Amino acid sequence: MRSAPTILHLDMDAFFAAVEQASKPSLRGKPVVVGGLGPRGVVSTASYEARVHGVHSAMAMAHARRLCPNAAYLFPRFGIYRSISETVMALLGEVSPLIEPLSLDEAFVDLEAGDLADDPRAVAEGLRARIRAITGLTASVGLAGSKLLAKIASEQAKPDGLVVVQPGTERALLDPLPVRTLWGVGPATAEHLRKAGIVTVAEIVHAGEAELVRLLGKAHGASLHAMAAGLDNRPVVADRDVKSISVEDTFDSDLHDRAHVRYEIDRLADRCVQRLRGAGRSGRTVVVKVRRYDFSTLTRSETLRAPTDDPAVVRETARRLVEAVDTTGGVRLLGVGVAGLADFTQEDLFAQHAGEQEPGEEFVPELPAEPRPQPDRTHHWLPGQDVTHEEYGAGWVQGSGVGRVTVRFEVPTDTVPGRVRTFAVDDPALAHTEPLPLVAAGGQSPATSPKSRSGGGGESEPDLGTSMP
DNA sequence: TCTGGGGTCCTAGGACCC
DNA sequence: TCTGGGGTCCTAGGACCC
Repeated sequence: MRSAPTILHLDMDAFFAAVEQASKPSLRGKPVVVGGLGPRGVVSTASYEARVHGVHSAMAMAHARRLCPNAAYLFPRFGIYRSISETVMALLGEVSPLIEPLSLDEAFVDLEAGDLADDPRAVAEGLRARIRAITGLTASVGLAGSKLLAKIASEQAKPDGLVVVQPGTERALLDPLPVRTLWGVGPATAEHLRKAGIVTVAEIVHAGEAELVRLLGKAHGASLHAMAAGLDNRPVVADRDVKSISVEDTFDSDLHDRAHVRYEIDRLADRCVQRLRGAGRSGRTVVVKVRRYDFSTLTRSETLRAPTDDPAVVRETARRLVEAVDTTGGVRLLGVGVAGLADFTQEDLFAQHAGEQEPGEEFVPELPAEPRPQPDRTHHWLPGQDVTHEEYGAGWVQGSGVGRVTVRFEVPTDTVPGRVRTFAVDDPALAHTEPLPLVAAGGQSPATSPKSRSGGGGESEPDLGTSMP
């Protein structure tokens, strides 16, 4: 716990939804919900206008539609979120070299690692202004002497605010808060504590460490008591090492056929290996995840003698693991992951093996004879997608169905909503395109690069909109 | 028309080794 | 003939976070 509020936590306000509103003038001031659009989708982010109706993250999309039927329901455009995130993280990097991203829209910054720690409030206001000018989006910031308090402060600052926790005021801030506010207290722990008569942070402190350990176990109990007491010396850590890489899919309807399960496992294994190789890593433990029709979820893992990034090895291991799982009744979700990551890649160890695929060679999973996987026709035009029309220019898909697709023609820099037109889904004049920058270039950096070509080089300057049509 | 996808960390039991 | 004790690895599950 520091004596000065030099740990900064920044959180973009309703990030995905805010990006959509910035991209689509007709949605500004309107309820927007970003999330999975299939029958089993959940909400990723709801705009503040949608939250008024009770819509929130992690809620079933179907539930959200009932609560707020007039919202725009959009699929997530991770490419543009990632690219704006890189811009924001680069702005944080101008303030201090020590930044710890927690997700696309959130990060800690240790101001003491930079040379601007004298006036944290001014730094924070400067950052918020810079982010708004360059991305067109608002961020909330918390400043405190610890990670815990900085994060609580940014939460209290939302939306579009700044809260500084002055030294000496920590107890007054923490005491009345519900235990759920603390990092690491979810529904299960909160219920556990409630049964013991502990509802607020003050009551955790009062109960004492021994009681917390008795209730929650050694590690969890001790750390929770320390947090509640305001004792948090966790450092800001840049460049955390990735420990596992995994992919998973929830199916629109349960899988019943073993051949179909195998087919999906093969595809997942290949996607997983692609990501593994993209990161320049290999892994020793292959993990398969199965969620059954009744939502019961299990994992099976196998640790190999040496790390691999060979798709054939991961596929075969994953197949073997899933083979041993009882899937009668149906499979809702399948996942394939790799853990125990090492730094080398395929070429180093395995390329010499006979009968092996060349790295990068296309693998085509074997189709099960019956039933075939569903073709993805309904997903050709997804609500929110960027499109361009030969005559009308740039726009986005508002909806599609019964052979028609509805497009609103507007771009981020418009100040009034654009016009809507409807086309046949196979209209040759209509094509997918890349997102446009959120903020007018005007000789300055736009909100974001229209294409994230750099593929993860977070240190680069924002692209100057060179791919604008 | 309940319940995504990508992660992290912790616990606990058994195997195995010294 | 009454089976210690500790350390590490592996596996499975669960809680939690965004």
